[in-house]
Amino acid sequence: MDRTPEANRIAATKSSSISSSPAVQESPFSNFLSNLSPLNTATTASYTQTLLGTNLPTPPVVFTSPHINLQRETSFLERDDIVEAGSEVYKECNTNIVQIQNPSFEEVQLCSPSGCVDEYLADPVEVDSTWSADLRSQRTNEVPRLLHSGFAPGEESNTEVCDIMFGSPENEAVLLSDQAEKNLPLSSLEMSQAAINQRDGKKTEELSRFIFEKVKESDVNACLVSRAQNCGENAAKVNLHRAGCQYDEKNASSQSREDSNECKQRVQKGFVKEGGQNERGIRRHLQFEAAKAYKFTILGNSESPNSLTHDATNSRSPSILTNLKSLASSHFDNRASSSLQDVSCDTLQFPSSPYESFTSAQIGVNSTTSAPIHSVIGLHLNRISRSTSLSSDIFSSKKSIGYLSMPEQMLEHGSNNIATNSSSILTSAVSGKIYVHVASGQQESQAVTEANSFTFHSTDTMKPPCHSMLVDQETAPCEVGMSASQETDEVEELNQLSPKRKRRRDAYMSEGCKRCNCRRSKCLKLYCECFAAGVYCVDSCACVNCYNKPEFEDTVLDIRQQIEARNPLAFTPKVVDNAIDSSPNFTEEQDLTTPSSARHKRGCNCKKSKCLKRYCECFQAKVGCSSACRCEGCKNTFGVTPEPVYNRAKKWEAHPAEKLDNVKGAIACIKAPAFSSASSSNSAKIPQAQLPSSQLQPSGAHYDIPYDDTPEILEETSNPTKVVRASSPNQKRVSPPQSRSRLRERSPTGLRSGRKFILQAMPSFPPLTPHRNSKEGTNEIENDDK
DNA sequence: GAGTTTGAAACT
DNA sequence: CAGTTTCAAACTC
Repeated sequence: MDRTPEANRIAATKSSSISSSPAVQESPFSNFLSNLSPLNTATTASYTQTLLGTNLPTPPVVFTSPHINLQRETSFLERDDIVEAGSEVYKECNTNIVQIQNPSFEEVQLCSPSGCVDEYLADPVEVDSTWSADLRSQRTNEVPRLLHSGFAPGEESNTEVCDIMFGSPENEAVLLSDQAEKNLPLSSLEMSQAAINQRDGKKTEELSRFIFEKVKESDVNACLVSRAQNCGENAAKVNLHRAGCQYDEKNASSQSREDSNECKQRVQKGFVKEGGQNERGIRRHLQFEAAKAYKFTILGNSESPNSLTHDATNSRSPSILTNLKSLASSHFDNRASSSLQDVSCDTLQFPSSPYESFTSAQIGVNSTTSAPIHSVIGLHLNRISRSTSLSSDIFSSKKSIGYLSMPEQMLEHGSNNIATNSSSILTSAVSGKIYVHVASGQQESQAVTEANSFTFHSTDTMKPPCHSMLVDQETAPCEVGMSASQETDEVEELNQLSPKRKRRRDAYMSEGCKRCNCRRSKCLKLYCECFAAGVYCVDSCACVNCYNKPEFEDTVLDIRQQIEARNPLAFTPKVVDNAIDSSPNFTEEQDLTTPSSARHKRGCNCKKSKCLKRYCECFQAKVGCSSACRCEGCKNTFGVTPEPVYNRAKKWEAHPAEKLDNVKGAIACIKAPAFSSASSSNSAKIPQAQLPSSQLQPSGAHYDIPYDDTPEILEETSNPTKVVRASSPNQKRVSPPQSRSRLRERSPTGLRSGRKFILQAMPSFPPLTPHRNSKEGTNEIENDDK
């Protein structure tokens, strides 16, 4: 791998921590490893069989280690066993159940644009316990051999990663043996029992252990995949099999061999930048975010990602791995740090809508309040939310949609109205998981935005993650939800473009995703549109010395972390939908797709363009300038700055006095549930949207409140007096607060506000704000921090 | 396509 | 944290 001095420098910085496998060993994850219970081989075999086909003569060799074997199993366990077993539990402790969903979807990513995995996922079969039993026996015996069978010699990088995480192959063999001796099977049946126990509040250990184990196993799987990527055909086959791609080769199925080969190629090529353009975008995003999720989560805090980070040289370890780790860590944290009892069953109702799902997410957050809250709150929340959302779907329908992990399926279902169609809801959640896998940055943001867009623009058709690139909205390269009218406008605009611009636009359209032309930023700064959007650069980018590539995953994540440390909102979408708020009169039936309902999160600062050119981010996003803008001579045709705009988005562009009222109301509302939640989880249900926007003191001032800091609002609510502060309409932008972590830590209950809050906080993007009006309140908070 | 303008991001 | 510099997109020629 070519590496520039810059990359080497970065890698060197990390290497020290990377080499410290102790860091891993000391982590909750490693602790978990030390207490592994025997694998659920029966289940594994069953699901594997499902994956490979019921007529497979022999158990798949992919089960090279107890940790490695369950890629498929995990998926099914998530969807079926766990869901079933935990369906009851879910109502009480959805957090634990939820997040194990991730591995399976990561897997989907792995192999999948072509849907080879989808195929598999789409048709689960019953477990063959007999075969499974044989497999268990066989596997135990063959592990030492199998451990090596799938890997070509010399595969250093990822092997190292795997070794760090799980020990050398030899060690794995030993571990397997040890586990076999323990003979403490935790079958799905047992898991079910564990779930029941959990439900009954008797025991959480079994379930937690099981879940964590599954996650861990998935990690190993991911690791193997990574190895395969580096080790050539032989290893690739094994891993393809693991990834579900071998499915076609060994068993006559509905999928063609061509597809299988294609899938294989994708696996060998790292799953990235393969497949369709839209898929590419999705994949880029996924990789990116998954890794991030891991880094921010597995370590338990945002400050220590490097402690577990492997050298950039080994960065090819799939983000999947990291993501899975993240999940594992998350679960572990949940288990270790949260008391499921903390979550009121009353609030953990089975989600019947995205909002419900988000509520669950919120609860999940609550349950982990004792755990460190990542500085990148958006990521954290999003990740959890998405997981929760997905799980919610699964719980709500373990049936078909649980397997709608493919973008194609998203498209297929995207046209459904999410507000009323449970299937759509599920799709949305799934999409969020799939496309996102990642949370607070825009990668996550994008992904989440994807889901959210679908959710909030339910009447619109679910589009591929990058479809909205056509919209050419800087803030949402992959945002969806563009209404038909918007599309029409785009077409018209395109027709009016100069040939050059048309070419560029055409390039966008043909490519489906953003491209950049960075020359000096290495695509590791927000200057880079791709980087800022949370996606990797693609081949079609014209950038120079680009590091925003999967092979520099660690570097990218590192930089992202640094940037987010400076500005937690750096990777959040710049444009938010004001319609997605909880204003008193807001209803889901309202039109959520119109540009006028959106606004630029932080506002523009145009001086010469008069907000009439694409220099202006508001204009570019086709949103009106708001009080958050500090533009001069604004002539934004989508809205005008200082004066309050009483348009259809007037909920946001309210009268200054009203704004202040809204801020206070939001604060009061948030505060109430936040504090009351400690004693009554039901209070969390209080939708902020319903907060009266009337309780406030008027003042002729505008309130420039960054919108997506919902968590902060909660955290700051303890001191309402600080929150509200008048400011001039065009006051200078306020940088994100520097004390977020501190604040966050301060108010563990803050995240327990109502469902609505969750809904908006979860996405690290737009919807982070409790409600449209609360944005202002948030901003005030930030100002106050300053 | 080269050069200029612009404003966000980054830096000091 | 205000001022400056850097950067890349947008724009003009």
